[in-house]
Amino acid sequence: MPADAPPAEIETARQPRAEARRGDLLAAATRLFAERGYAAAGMDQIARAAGTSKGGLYFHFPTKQALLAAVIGRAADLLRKRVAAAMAAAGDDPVARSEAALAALFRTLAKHRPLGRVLAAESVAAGPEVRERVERIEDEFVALIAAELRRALDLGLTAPLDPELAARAWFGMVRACISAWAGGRIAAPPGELEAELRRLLIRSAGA
Amino acid sequence: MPADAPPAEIETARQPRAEARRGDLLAAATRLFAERGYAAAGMDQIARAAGTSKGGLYFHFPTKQALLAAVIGRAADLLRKRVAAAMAAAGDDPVARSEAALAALFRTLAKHRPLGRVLAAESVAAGPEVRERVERIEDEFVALIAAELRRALDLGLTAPLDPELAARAWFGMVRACISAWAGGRIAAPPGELEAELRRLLIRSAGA
DNA sequence: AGCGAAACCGACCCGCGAGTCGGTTTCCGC
DNA sequence: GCGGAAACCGACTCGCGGGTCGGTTTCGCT
Repeated sequence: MPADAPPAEIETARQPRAEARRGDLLAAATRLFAERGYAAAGMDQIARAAGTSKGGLYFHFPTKQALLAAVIGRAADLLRKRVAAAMAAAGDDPVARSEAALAALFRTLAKHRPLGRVLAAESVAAGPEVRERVERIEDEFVALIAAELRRALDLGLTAPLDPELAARAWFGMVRACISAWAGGRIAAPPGELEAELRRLLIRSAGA
Repeated sequence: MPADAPPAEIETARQPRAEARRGDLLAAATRLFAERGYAAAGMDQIARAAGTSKGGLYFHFPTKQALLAAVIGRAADLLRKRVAAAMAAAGDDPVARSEAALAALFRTLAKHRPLGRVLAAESVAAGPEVRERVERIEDEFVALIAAELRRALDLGLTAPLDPELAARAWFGMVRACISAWAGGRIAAPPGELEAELRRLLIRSAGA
C-alpha cells in the first residue's frame, strides 16, 4: 500500500456518483421525516429535496419503508461508531467509559438533530417492524451502558442497583433532555446541559 | 340544591347513551392509535372496534385530528387529576410530594399502557399542532416536578442542581422505563420497578 | 299516538400519494 | 466512437382511506 496509489480514491469511477446520490437521498429523507413526519413526507418531495426525481429515488430504494429502514440503519451505524470509538479511547475505568459514551452519544445527537427525532418518534408511524428495529437499537445501547454499570458495581464504585434498569433510566434521561433541547425548550447551552446531566447521572448511581 | 334531586344523575336522559358511545369511541381510538399507529388506524376500523359505524363516529368527531386531540385531552385530564390528588394527599414535604407525583404518574401510565404510547409517539405523526399540544402537556408535568425540586433545593434538601433540567431528566427516566416495561423488555414486576426507580431519582437529586 | 330532533348507518365520492414503466441520458470498457 | 448497462427521468395508474350525505332508527316530549 504505497502512499501515492491513485485508484483507491476513485473506486471504479462510476459507483461514486450513485453513492453520492444515495447519500443525498438519505440526508433529505432524514430531514423531511423529522420535519413533516413519516406519513406526511412524500416520496416526490424527498426526491426533489435531494435534487433528483421520483424515478431516481426508486432506483435506489424499492419502497418507502426500505428508505426509512436505511435512514435508521445509517443513524445506528453512526452512533455505534462514535460511541465505540469514544469508549475505546477512555481506557478501562468504567466510570470514565460511561462518561465518554454519554458524551459521544450526546454530541452526535446534538450535531444531527433530525436524526434523533426520527429515531425517537417517526419510526413508530411506519408499522411494527420498523418500531421493533428501533427498539433493538435502543436495547443495544442500553446493554452497552448496563455492562459498564455492572463492572462498576462489581468494583464497588456504585450503590447497589439493577444495572439493566439503571441503564434504561440513564438512556431515558439523556433522550428526554436532548429532545427538549433540540425543540428549543431548554435554554441552557449544550456544554452546560451536558455537564449538569453528567452530574445527575453520576449521583443517581451513587458514586 | 336539595339532596334528593333525582334528575342530576340522569342528565336529560338522552345524553348518557351518546356519552357512552363517545367513551367507547375514545377507548377504541386510543387502543388502535397505540397498536397500529395514527396513520395506519382507519376511521372505519376504529368505528367497528367501538361497535358502531363510520357515520356514527363522524357524528361525535368532525375529523380524525379532532379525534386524536380528544384522546390526548382525555389522557391529560386523567393524569392531571391523579397526580394532583396524590400530591395533595402527600402533605407539605417536597420530597414526599415528588415521590407521590411520580408514583401516581407511574401507576396511571402502567395501568393504561396504550395511553402512554399515544402520548409518547403517535402524536408526532399527526402534524405539528398536535405535537405542540403534547409537548405542552409534558412541559406542564415537568414544571410541576420542577416546582417541588426548587422548594426542596431552597430547603437544602438536595445537592445544588438545575430544577428545570432535573425535572426533565426525571420525566425522561420514568417514561423510558415505563415504555420498556410496557413493551415487555423489562422483566421486573411493576412494584419492584417503581421502587428501584425511586431510589435512582432520589439519589440523583443528592438527598 | 305522533312529531321532531338527536343519534346512527353505510354506500359513495374523490384527492392524494406510493409505486410503475417506457423512455432518455451518462459514462465505462473495448 | 460505440455498444450496453447503470443511472435517472416524469407522466401515468390505481387502491386506499378520510370525509360526505341521504336515509333510517331511537327516543324524549306532549
